[in-house]
Amino acid sequence: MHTPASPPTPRPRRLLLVDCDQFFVQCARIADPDGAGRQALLLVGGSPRSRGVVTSASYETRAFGVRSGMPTAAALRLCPGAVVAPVPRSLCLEKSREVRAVLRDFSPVVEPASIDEAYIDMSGTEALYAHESLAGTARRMQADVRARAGIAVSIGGGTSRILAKLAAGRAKPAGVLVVEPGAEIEFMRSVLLRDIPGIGPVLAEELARHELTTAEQTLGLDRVALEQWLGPSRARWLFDRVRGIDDGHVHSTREARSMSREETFPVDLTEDPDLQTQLLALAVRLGADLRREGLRARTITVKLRDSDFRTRQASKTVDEGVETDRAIYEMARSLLSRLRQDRRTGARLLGIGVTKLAAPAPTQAAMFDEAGIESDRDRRLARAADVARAKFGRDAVRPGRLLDS
DNA sequence: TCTGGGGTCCTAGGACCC
DNA sequence: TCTGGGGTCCTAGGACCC
Repeated sequence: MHTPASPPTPRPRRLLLVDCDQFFVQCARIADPDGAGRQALLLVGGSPRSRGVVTSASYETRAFGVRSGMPTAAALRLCPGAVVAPVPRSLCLEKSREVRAVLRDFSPVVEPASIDEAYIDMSGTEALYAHESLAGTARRMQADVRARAGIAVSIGGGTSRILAKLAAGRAKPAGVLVVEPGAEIEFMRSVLLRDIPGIGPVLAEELARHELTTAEQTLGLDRVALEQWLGPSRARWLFDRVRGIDDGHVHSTREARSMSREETFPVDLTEDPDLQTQLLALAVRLGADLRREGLRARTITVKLRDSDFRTRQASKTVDEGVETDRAIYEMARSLLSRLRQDRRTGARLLGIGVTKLAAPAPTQAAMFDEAGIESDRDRRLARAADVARAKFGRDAVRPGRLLDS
């Protein structure tokens, strides 16, 4: 113990990103084997009538230039033979859970990044897998997911999240690609800036104005030049990313920061009473989901998208979190009327969101009963209604009376 | 072409407090 | 009378991701 403490030599992390191939397309085919299951040219998402967009396009339709996020009407123009299937929501959630369950059998550190992808930290599992290569483990994982969940996935691996992510993209479809420790820079030389997570159309355009479109070009620049163009914080960020470096942490427990429900109307709404009716329906959905998670929210946000696609929002924070449809609706209604007073045009979308979420402290229940926006009695009524709906169906308890209050 | 729904994170100004 | 600096919170907007 007389030797000076040497800094711990960090072993390179071993991270995987498991990404389901054309996830919603796979789910739609499982949900309807005789219909969507037989269609090669398949689009999953909203219909053109409801101003829908493509949530996921089968590989066969992508050859026509179809991409997810594209208006369904536009996709059908590119690929007139395609069939449109709805998103089978509950099956997608079920499949997502099944995939994750398989992954947790390989490592306890699994972080869902979205419904169809998850990061897995395999650091420290070398001995457990008898020094099998990371790519070898990934291939067994892929086969297990296919066998147990019936879902085809691609898997990328590397010493950081960004490398795992980029490698997974390159492994598609149904492949495995691991960037070995030491090979990071070589791999990044082949990456377009546009493809780096966190670089979207706006930043890509700004970088292109400085003649930067590839990671390789960016690798040749020192920090100072980058800082002059981007400012210190974005420069440091990009300097690391083009080298395949990020903080590399995989968090298996992350709490939700926000929850929202929104709806785009088939036809723009212009009348305030119609908007209030829609607002109430959204408050009821959001309230039920909030209570199911055992959460209360301190901030309510109303989002309005006008006919010209301009999006506006208004929010309000209160001291005590709320959870009832009634409190959410009443706060939302006053926010909506503010937005409507500012600008009164047709509305194509209305939404309610909540943030500053927390589980209620068990002791402070009745303290603010009289003063608060939501009483204990309100909460008991809301929960009783939840129970009735669970037992007798969605329409067992109608929210109509809230409108008269 | 005519633009969904669910999220995360960041920035910037102003209020307010010390 | 004129003038501080720092910290935290709220609000609005926007970029980005799947």
